[in-house]
Amino acid sequence: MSESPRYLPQALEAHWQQRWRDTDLHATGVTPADGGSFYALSMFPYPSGNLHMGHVRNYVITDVIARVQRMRGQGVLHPMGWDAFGLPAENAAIERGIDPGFWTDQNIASMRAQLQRLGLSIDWDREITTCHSDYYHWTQWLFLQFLDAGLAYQKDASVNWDPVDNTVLANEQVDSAGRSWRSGALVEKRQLRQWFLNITAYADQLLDDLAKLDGWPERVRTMQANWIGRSTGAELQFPLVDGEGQPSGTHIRIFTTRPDTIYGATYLVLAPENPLVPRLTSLAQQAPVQDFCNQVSRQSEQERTAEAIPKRGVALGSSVRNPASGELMPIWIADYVLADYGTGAVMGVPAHDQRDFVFASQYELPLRRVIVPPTSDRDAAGEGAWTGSGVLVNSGRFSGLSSEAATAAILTAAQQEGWGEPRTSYRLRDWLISRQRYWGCPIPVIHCDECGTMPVPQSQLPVLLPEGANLAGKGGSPLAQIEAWWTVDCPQCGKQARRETDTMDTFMCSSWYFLRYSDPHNTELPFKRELVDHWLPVDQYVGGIEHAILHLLYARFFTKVLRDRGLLGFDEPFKRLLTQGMVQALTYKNPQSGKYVSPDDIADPADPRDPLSGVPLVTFYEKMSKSKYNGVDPSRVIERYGADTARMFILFKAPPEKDLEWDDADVEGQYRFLNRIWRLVDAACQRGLQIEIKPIEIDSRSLSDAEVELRRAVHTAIAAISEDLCGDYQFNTAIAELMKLSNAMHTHQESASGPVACEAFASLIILLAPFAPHLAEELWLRMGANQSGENSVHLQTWPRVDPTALAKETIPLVIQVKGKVRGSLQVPVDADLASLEELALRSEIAEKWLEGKAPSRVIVVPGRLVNLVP
RNA sequence: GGGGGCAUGGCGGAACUGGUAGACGCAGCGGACUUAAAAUCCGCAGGCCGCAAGGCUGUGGGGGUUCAAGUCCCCCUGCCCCCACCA
Repeated sequence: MSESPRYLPQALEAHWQQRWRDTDLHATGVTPADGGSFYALSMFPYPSGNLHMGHVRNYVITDVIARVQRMRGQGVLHPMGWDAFGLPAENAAIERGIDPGFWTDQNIASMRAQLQRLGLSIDWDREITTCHSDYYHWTQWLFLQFLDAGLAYQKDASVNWDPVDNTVLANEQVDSAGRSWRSGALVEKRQLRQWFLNITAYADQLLDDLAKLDGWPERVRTMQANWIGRSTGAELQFPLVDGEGQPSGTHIRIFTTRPDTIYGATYLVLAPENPLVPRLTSLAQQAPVQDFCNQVSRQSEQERTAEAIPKRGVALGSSVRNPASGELMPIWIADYVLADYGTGAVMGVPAHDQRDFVFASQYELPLRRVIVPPTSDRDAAGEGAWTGSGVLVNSGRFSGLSSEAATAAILTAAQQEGWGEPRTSYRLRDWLISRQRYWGCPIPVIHCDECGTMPVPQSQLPVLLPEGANLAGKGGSPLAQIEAWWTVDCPQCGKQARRETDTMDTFMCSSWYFLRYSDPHNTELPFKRELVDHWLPVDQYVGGIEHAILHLLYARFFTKVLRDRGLLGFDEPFKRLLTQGMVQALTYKNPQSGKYVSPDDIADPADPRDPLSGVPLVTFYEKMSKSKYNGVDPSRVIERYGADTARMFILFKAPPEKDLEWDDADVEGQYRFLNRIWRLVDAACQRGLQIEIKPIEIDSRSLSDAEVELRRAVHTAIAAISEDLCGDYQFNTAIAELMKLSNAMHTHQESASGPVACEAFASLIILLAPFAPHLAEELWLRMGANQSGENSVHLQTWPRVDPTALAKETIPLVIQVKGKVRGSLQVPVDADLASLEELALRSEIAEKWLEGKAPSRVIVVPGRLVNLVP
C-alpha cells in the first residue's frame, strides 16, 4: 500500500449499490428467534416524477432507523411504494393526450432510480403501486368489507363542486378562501348522490384511543382531537305552538352543551337550510324568508367565514314554548347556525353565548341573565355574554344550583318529562369518498333497477379501469361516458344493470398500504392475518405534518374497522410517529413587486438586487418550491458530493422534527468531515493497521494514558450515539458525537495501536454505517474486515458500551460561592461527601472568595459541585 | 375566538431527573505549509472592561421559588402551526 487513494463518492457509491443489489443485502429480515421485529415506514410518495428534498429527508431518516434496528439484531421491514392514483396523472393525460398509467409508470421509474441513488436499505421486492390492479383489487375488496359491515352508504349530499376539475371535493380540499386546493377555482355547491364511509361511527374510539398513542407528537394528537371535536351536551325539544299559543303537537329539536342556561333561552334559531323552515314560516314572512335563504345560499364560503362575521337573520313568524320556563319564544333563521352540526337548530341564550348576544342585540331580542359568575370573575363578565359557569338565578326550581349540578338536574327533569336527553355531537363528518374522475380505484358496485345496489361479487374483482377513456377534461365523469364499460348484468337477477362510475378518493388507497407491505404478493387476500399481525403495528412511521389529520385519521379508522372484521389483531396502526420538518431554502424576493427572484439571476449574493430594476431584494428561508425559484435538486447535490454527504448534511443540520435551512456551505462541511474520516482511515492503513474480525481482547491494566483516553472517547461515543438513536431520535447530536470521536482518534493516532486502535476504528466505521452506508462499507473493506466479501459492515452488530472504559479516577468538582461558579478542582471519583466538603473548604478558591470566614451553609452534590454559602 | 408549539452567540443548533450555558458544525480571525492560491494542519472566538491576571454581564421582557434556574411557577411580548359562527 503506497498511493493514498482519494475519496471519490460517485464511483464508490455506484459500486456498493450494485454489490448490495447483487447480494440481496436489503431483503426483509427474517425475525431471529431471540430478537424482535421492527417495521420502519416512510409515508409513500405521489409519483410526480421528481424527488425533492422533503422526500430525501423523510426517507433518509427512516433509513437510518431501519439500519440501526438491523444492527441491533431485529428483523426489519423497510418497504417503499407509490400513492399512484390521483389528479395530476389525469391532468397530464388531459393536457398531453397520454395515458395516465403510462405517465405514472414513467414517473415511478425515474423516482425509483433517484431513491436508489440515495443508498436506502429498502426491500424493493415489496414495492407496491396503488394504481396497479394487483393492488387496487384489494382496495375494492376492502371497500366491500365496509359495505358488508354497513359502513359504506350512499346519500344525496350538497357537495363542493370544482368547476375546473369537474369533480367533487372533500371539505378539506377546499381552502379558507373557498377555492379548490388543486385547481384554485371557486368552489360551487351541488347536490349529487355520493358514497360515504361512516367514520363518525368510530368517532369515540378514534378520539379515546389517542390516549394510547404516547409515541405520537402531542400536537398531532391534539390536532386529531380537535378535528373529531366531540362535545357532550343535550338534545332538547321545544314544542311548537299555534297562533293561540296552544301546542300544535310537534316540536323542534336543538343541540346544546349548556342545558343549565335553558331559562335564559329567549328565542330559537334554525339554519336557513333546515328542512323545517318552509313549514314554520308564517304567511306574512314567506317573502323575506325566501329572500334571506337565497341570499345565504349565494354566499360563498369566503363571505361566510370573513374576518368580522356579521350575524344576520329573519323571524319565521312562528313560536315555540320553552319547555323549562314555559315562556313563548319566537323562531328565527340565521346565517350563524350551521345546518350540518347538531340538529341544525339552537336555542338563543343572549346572556350566556357571545354569538347569541351579538345577534340578539342587533334584532332587539330579549336577554335574561340566568347564570351569576363567581365573585372573582365579576369584572370579566361586565360586557357581553358570560360564557363561564356560575350559580343559577331566574331558573325556577333550579335557581341556586351550580352550573354543574343544574346541568345534571335539568337533564334528569328533561328525561322524566320527555323533552330532552343527553347527546354527544361531533365536528367530524362522514367521509365522502366518491370522485367523478377516471384515474382512481373504481367503486365495485352495480346498480340494478330490480335488486338495488349490489356489490360486485368477489370472484369478479378487480373491476378494472377501462382503457381508451375520453380524457378531454370535459363533460363530467369519464367513466360515465363509456357505456360499454358500465353496461353489465346484475349479479343477482342477471338483467341489464349499470356499473358505478365513481372512483374512490385516493385517501382510500393510502389508508391500508402499510398493511399490504407485510404480504405484498398475496393473490388470495389483501394480506394474511399471521403476517400482518407479525409485522404490525408499524414501529416507526415517518412523514410530513401535513398528513397529521386526514391520512392518519383514515388509516386509524381502517385499522379499527378491519380489526372488528377479524382481519387483523391490533387496533392502532402506528406505534410511533415522527413528523419531520420542512426543507427550506434561501429565497429572494423583490419587496416592491412581491416577485420572487432566482439566485441564478443575482450578480452579487452579498448585495442581492433585482436584475431588472436594481431594487435591493429581501432574503429569508422558505419551503422549497419551483414558483419561488429556491428549489435545490437532490440529484445535483448527489452528483457533486455523493449520497453520503447529502444524507449526513440533512441529518446533521437540524433535529428531525424542525424545519431545516438548506445551506451549501454546511453541505461542504459534511463533505469535509467524510474526507477527514477517509484520511484518518487511510493513515491507519498506511501504518498497517487492520481490523481483526474476531472479538477484540483488551487488558485495561496495560494501557498507556493516551490509550485509556482513546478508549474512553470510543465508548463515550457508543453510549451517546446509541442513546440518540433509541427512540427520541437526535441524528444531529449523534453525528456531532461521531465528529468528536473522529477528532479524538485524530489526536491520538500516533500514540495508539494494536487492539485499542482496532477497536476504535471498528467502532467508528460501524457507528458511521447507518448515516453514510457507502463510505462505511468501503472503509470496512479497506481495513481488511471484509476480505471474504460476505462480511458487510451492515451485517455487524451494534457496538456495546464497556463501562470500565468510561471509568475515571478523578473528576472535576465545581466550586461555587453563593451559587456562582468560582473554579473547579480535580477530585478522586470515589471521594465521600465529607471529604469533598473538606477539599472545597481548603481550596484556594474558598480562601479567595470567603475571605477567611466560615460558610454558613455548604451544599455538596457528589460528582458535580460544592456550593459554599457565606 | 379556541387549541398546540417555539424564543439560547454572526448563523444552524447543544445542555442528563434544576447543578461549569454555548457541545458539534457553518461563517469569521490568527498562524504553519505553498512562489501564490485552494486543500490540509495548529490555534482563537458570547458581550463589556483590562496589556494581563482577572472581573462584570449574559439563554425574548418582568416578577417568583431555590444554596443554585436556559430548565420549575406567574405575568407580558413576539413568531409559527392547527381548528374556527361547532351552539
